[in-house]
Amino acid sequence: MSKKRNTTLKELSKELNLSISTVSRALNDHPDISQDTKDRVKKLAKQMNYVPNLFARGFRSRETHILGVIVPNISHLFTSTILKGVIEEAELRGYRVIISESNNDEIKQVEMLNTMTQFGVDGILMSLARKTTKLEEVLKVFNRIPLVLFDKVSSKIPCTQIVINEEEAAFNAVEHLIELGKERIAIIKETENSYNSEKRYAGYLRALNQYNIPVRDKLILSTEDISLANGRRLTNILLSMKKRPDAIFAITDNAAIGAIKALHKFKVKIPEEIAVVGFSNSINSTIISPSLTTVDQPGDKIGRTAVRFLIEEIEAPSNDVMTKTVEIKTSLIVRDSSLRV
Amino acid sequence: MSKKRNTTLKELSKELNLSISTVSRALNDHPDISQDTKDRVKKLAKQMNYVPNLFARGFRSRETHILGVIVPNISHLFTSTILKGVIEEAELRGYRVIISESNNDEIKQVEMLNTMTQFGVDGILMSLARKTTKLEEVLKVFNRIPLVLFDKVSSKIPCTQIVINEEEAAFNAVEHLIELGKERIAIIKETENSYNSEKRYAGYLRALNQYNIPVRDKLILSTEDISLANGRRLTNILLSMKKRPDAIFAITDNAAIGAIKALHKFKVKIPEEIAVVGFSNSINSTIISPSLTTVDQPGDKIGRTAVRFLIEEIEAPSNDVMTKTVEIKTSLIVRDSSLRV
DNA sequence: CTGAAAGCGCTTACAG
DNA sequence: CTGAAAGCGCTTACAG
Repeated sequence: MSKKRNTTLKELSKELNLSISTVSRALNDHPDISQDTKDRVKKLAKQMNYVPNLFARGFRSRETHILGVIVPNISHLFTSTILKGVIEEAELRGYRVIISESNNDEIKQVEMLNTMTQFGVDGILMSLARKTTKLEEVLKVFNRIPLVLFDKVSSKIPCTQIVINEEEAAFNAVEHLIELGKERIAIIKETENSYNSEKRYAGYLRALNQYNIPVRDKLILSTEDISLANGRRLTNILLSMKKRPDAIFAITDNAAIGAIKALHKFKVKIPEEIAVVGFSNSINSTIISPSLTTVDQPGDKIGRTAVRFLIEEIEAPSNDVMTKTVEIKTSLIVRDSSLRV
Repeated sequence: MSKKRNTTLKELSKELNLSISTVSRALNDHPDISQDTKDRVKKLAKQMNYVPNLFARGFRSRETHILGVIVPNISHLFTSTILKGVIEEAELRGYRVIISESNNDEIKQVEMLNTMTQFGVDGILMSLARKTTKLEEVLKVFNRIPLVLFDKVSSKIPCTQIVINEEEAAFNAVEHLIELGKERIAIIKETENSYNSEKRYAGYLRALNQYNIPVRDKLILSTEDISLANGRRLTNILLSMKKRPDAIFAITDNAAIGAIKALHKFKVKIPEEIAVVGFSNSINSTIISPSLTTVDQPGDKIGRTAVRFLIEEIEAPSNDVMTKTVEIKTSLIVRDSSLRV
């Protein structure tokens, strides 16, 4: 058995003794065409299993109706949840999605940007690779084609950016700990000042200040790679202090879970002695015991919003660049790791 | 600022006073073209930021170098790990990937298959939606374009299928429990006889038979939706029996974690009183306490293998259909939930 | 070594 | 109501 070639307009037209133009118009319900012709054409099209070659159509109109998406790592739950939203919203609006990973490698990221433009995508959705420093290349692409950043963004690129209310979310999380009566609140954040880490740290500081709680340098810990292992390691450091913290705010769930594991090991009571709050509402946060208080980030909504703005820009009659920054609201989910006791 | 149109061969040729053909050949390092011309052309191309329109190229050669991927749900870790492998392997071989979700909806799945073919993808990679019954539509697509199934497959479609060694993996898991001295081994499986559930159940039965352990119907529990909640629910049933099981083999990690939660609740000692084994090696399996013994499925490898076979089929000179079934080896990861005590 | 021309499958302004 | 023709950007067999 060999693969059949797709039926073309030409074949239909030959069969029907009509011109290609007429067949095309009939299929597209052009008002000029008689109902009778339309019926005949459509019937044969169905019979011959005709499917339009969207490629040819798109090629002609210089629109591919494909969106390019570049993310650091597709297999993070938060990322794949965003992608789910992206795919669904895009399909709803008649677009398809090409997905690619940068693996947090800046070189790869630029490569991907370039192949995507070459490919003729109508626009690009991107979450920046960690430590993206050379923005010229990104800007160059941005000059040719609509671009929307989400999650990992940079204020240095004058395009629409979709983020969560990082600062406020962190503020709320820390405020929650304060209301619990905690005052020696440690934070585990990133060394590298990523957009996200910076904002969350700012929220932490604002909460302490607002409640007149002194900021203690010793309780501010940073790590290159904000992982479970590092959360555990840094928590061990916190536990070795003469005066231990009474709460830990980790800027990711993974680090928070590492913290809980370390606390378990040293039989520290959670939340009585030390409360823990994470960030992401990953599945793990409900599996770990005690269950983890965390910030829920609506990935689906982020994805949908990003698509909406990108398509708006693509389809805008003017090619003016819009540079909105859209903040998606998050919510604090209180669980056992910070329950009032 | 408005978006610039991409530079075309025509523009380059005008600028250089050469024909479009010569410019095209120079850029593609055709041996007929003089080095001098090549240099001039390439220099200007770089200068004018020329990027070939892959769309036009692909359109002409009837190859898009795009692979379509359809999965039930992108945000399952196992799925996104497979996708990671798919994307990486595809890019390595000069292909791009369009991803789409069926949401386990058969109608949606057919829709996706059709738009993908319309789109002119060179081949399709698919993991079937649950309860896919009407295969005619899938077969129809399969007649036009190479198709490779992975993970959720069906022997009723005569195409290459990439699976894990489901039966053997389950056998090994149950054998491991038997070697621990367990003999009342319960299984939590799916009601719906999916390919995966069926094979794992077969492995369970084979292990019991091989070790002369009676198969007790009461210990064989099924559920429509093999979730954490249902794992918990079914475990409660097991615990209410006069003679409790001494081990539980759940065919997914989620169900196994549900089981552990239920056992915790009733203060059953794991693994002394009841050991638990899951399937998937999800992140959760290391977060839960006790950590879960489970089967590691190399998603990355499944993805890469699927791409390899699909591209092989696409690029094969003959259009013969190949119908290999490829089994990827898994490994049992023993953790605390079934440790010898 | 270089160019003119055809063609991939479609849409659409222009004619009739 | 229908058709002939141009064109989207590229590659390549054919000519010179």
